[in-house]
Amino acid sequence: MSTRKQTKEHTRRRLIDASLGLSATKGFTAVSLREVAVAAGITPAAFYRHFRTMEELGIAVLDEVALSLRRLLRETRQRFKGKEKIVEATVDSYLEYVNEHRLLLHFFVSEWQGSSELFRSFIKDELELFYKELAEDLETNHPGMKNAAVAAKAMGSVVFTMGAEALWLGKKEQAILRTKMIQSLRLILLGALGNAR
Amino acid sequence: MSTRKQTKEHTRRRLIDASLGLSATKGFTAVSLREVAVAAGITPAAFYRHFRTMEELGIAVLDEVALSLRRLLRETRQRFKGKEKIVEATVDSYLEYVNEHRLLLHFFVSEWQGSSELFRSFIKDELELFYKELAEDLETNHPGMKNAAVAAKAMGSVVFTMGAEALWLGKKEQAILRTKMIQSLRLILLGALGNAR
DNA sequence: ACACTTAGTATACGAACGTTTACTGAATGA
DNA sequence: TCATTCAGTAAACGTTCGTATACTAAGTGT
Repeated sequence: MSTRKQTKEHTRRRLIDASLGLSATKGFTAVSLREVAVAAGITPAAFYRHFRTMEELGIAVLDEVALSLRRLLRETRQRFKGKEKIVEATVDSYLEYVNEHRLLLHFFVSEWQGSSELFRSFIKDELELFYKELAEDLETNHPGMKNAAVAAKAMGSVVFTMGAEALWLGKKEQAILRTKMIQSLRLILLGALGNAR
Repeated sequence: MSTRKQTKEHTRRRLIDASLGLSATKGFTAVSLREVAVAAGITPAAFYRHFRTMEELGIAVLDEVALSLRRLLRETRQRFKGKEKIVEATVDSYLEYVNEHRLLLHFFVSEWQGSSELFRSFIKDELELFYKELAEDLETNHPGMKNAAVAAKAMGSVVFTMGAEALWLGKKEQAILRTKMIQSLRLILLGALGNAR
């Protein structure tokens, strides 16, 4: 029975969760090693059994974000498999994500242009993956589409910025935003289909 | 000769500039009152002659940003007055802004989803003003256009996210990004004009 | 069974933090 | 001219910070 590894992972989890919770109110950069340790229920010195620096902890958090974002992508693609309602599916998936993984998304967008170069490049890569897969879906759903990559990047930008907005809205306001997102994406889609239609 | 007010304003300026410079590397939240005071060439205690808190200083910085952004808007509108090259004008103005007011824009985007509720709402308001004026320009340049507001918001999102990207690129890479921005905006414009054309 | 590994504790350190207090000296204005 | 105003200084305070050291006690592998 390997209780040792299990408890270590438990503590690691608590550290990650604690830093997510703390950075939601004051921003990750302002979270101290000591407070995240105490919030996780361990001594400051014990922090070093898990991470060498706070930035290393931040990377662990971003790994969580990446994991959940990949899951989101996969679910979204399943959701509109053949249904050709790619726009609604993307928006709804993303809004669900906003509500179910609020802290993760908040961390993601708040560190998008934050202090750490490491964080920024990590997030940039993740965003580009998002754009790329979106472009592939556009191409398969609308074969012969020109500008799929451009359209995907534009759509991705809209989803990203409005998704961040949604973080701070109640359910009713989110519904309004949902409509705006769908309209925006449809506009882009229409433009990308262009005179090919 | 009111030397008193002048020197006070000089110090105030140095405080603002110092906080801009420091927050560029470590993020505003991580900048301490003491270091910004020392960087501005005054004693920590003298800081309180100008601002009650660091957040108040942050608001002063955001006022600077707002001012320069308004100027950007005005210049952009003049630039395409009647020329109907609204897309190129917007992109070029924005990219010039990126290079000439790098620190200001960095502060703007890094606090977009940052720690302070006050900062966030300030930035949100500024963005919405940007979207609104963009929508007005779209309507006057393309009379009878449906969805001008939606298109403006989509275009604004693209400019915002890609403009933030541009912060970290060299001149050559910026030129490539410029093309992508223009293509994206054209796509949206095309979609907004829709079958009205 | 027993030596070894290791997650976590207790404690202490010097440094940096925000803030307060009493002050100084030059600009101000009647 | 002379009392007043006030931007900035100097020093000190109690906290909190990151980090190092020596330790403990429980899980592990042979």
